[in-house]
Amino acid sequence: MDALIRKLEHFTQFTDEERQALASLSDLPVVVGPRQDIIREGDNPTGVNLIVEGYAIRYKALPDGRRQILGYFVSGDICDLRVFVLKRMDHSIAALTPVAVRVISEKRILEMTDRYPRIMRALWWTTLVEESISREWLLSMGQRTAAERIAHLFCEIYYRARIVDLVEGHRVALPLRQTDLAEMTGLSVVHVNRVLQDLRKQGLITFDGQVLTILSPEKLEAFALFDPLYLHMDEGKGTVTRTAPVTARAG
Amino acid sequence: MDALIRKLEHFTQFTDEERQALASLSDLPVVVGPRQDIIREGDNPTGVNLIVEGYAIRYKALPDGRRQILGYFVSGDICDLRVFVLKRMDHSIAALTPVAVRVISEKRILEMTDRYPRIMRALWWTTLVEESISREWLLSMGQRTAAERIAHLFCEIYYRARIVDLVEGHRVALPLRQTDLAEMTGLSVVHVNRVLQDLRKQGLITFDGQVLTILSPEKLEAFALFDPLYLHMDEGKGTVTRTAPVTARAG
DNA sequence: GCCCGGCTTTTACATTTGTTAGTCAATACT
DNA sequence: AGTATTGACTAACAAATGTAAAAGCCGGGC
Repeated sequence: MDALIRKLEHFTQFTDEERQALASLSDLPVVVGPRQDIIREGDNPTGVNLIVEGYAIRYKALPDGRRQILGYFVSGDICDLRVFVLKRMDHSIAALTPVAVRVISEKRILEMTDRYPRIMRALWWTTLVEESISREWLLSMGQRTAAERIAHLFCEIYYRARIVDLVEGHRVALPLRQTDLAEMTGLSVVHVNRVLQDLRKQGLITFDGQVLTILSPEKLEAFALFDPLYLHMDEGKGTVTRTAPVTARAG
Repeated sequence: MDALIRKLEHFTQFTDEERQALASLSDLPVVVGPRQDIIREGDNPTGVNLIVEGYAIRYKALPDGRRQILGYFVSGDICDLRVFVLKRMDHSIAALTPVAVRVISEKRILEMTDRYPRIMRALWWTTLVEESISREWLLSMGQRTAAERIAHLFCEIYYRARIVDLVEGHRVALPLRQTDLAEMTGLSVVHVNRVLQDLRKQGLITFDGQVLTILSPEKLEAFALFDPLYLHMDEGKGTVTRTAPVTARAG
């Protein structure tokens, strides 16, 4: 719960009562094994899932098996607030690493948001940020080269993990395989491997399948054309700061 | 206004009063010249834009000029309901063709949605559909080949235009240049040109920069691996039907 | 300590897609 | 009519990325 509150407080300031209300949502977390579906396309889930620990993903597949990861969740992220309006899921959600989730019923959410409009606004904010992220991914897929794309993803992970205190020094726990990165970026595993070696050779990162180390945030961000604006982190109060200034390259 | 109501009624059934309320939103439409920005990244717009006529786009650019179109709007689409929560636009909106828009103030929207919860729900639905579309685009960019991607886009245009009665026979007015298609699909113009020729040669479509003709919806959809589920059109009442059955290809 | 299986890495090669630059037809401008 | 402009199309070539298959690595069970 902590992570959720910490995240929301990047957007707004809660009263103790509100914080209490959020904290009281805690049901027992359920543990989901790695690579297991949490919600599947076509389902009609009755509640939302709050990620307490681990990495979960949103993905979509083509009938012939090609699969694309559309986004990921870290602790403090809520999976599907939208469920209340649309009937059928048009995509799936799965655990990437072992994941602990809390299921929160629709009723519970509605009660809380009715009572605390500020919480409703904050939750709404998180879904809008998520949309913004998915727009940035679209930009990445369409315009960034493979290397820029992966570098950009790493920058994003770094920032998002920082919000919920998952970064130590410049290191983030990131227990992913290269095929996962491939599915996130729309590349082949082989090419992901090439790019990773390249990024390592350039002294930008270190990644061993467990821990991602950003050797030079400034350089990595410049390389990836990364601008954290799309994460909308400084909208409520200005906490997280930019690692390096953006230098526009051309008109 | 007609188009908006027609679209929303794919999701819900309105009372006359509600229809009235929606219709009464009509301010004078403003005409925006082709390729002109309507809202620019960084702006903080005070209202939402309802597209009355023409095609508008949502786009995002990299500092070095590379540009990606993230989605498009046809008549009846509302641009930015989300504006009420996020402060700064993280992307821009522009007219692609000449466009007629109605600006609706935040106040007006709030009054209406307060009074008519069903309208609020319906508007919410449209933004969720938009999100769903952008997820499908992500899938396209990551997994579909250039030809599938363009074919899929054409299918989507065909369906979305049908909802608001913009299709005659199998023909849709689509006054786009090949560079526009390139920016929508993340391809170079040259390659778009190659792919178009290929699709024509296969007898799937006809496109002359003004009118898109789908020669065989079934074949085109099969080729594009198109499944209209993501458009969530049949959720309220089952009006729009599938052109052809989906045949899964593999496990 | 050894074998197995899941990942990563490498290699060689195929394919797709991008680049640059030029032609052509239609249209708009003067 | 003559000229500029714009967008479609071609061509030749370059670069990015994918494919298939094999080799190496490493930790876990036995």
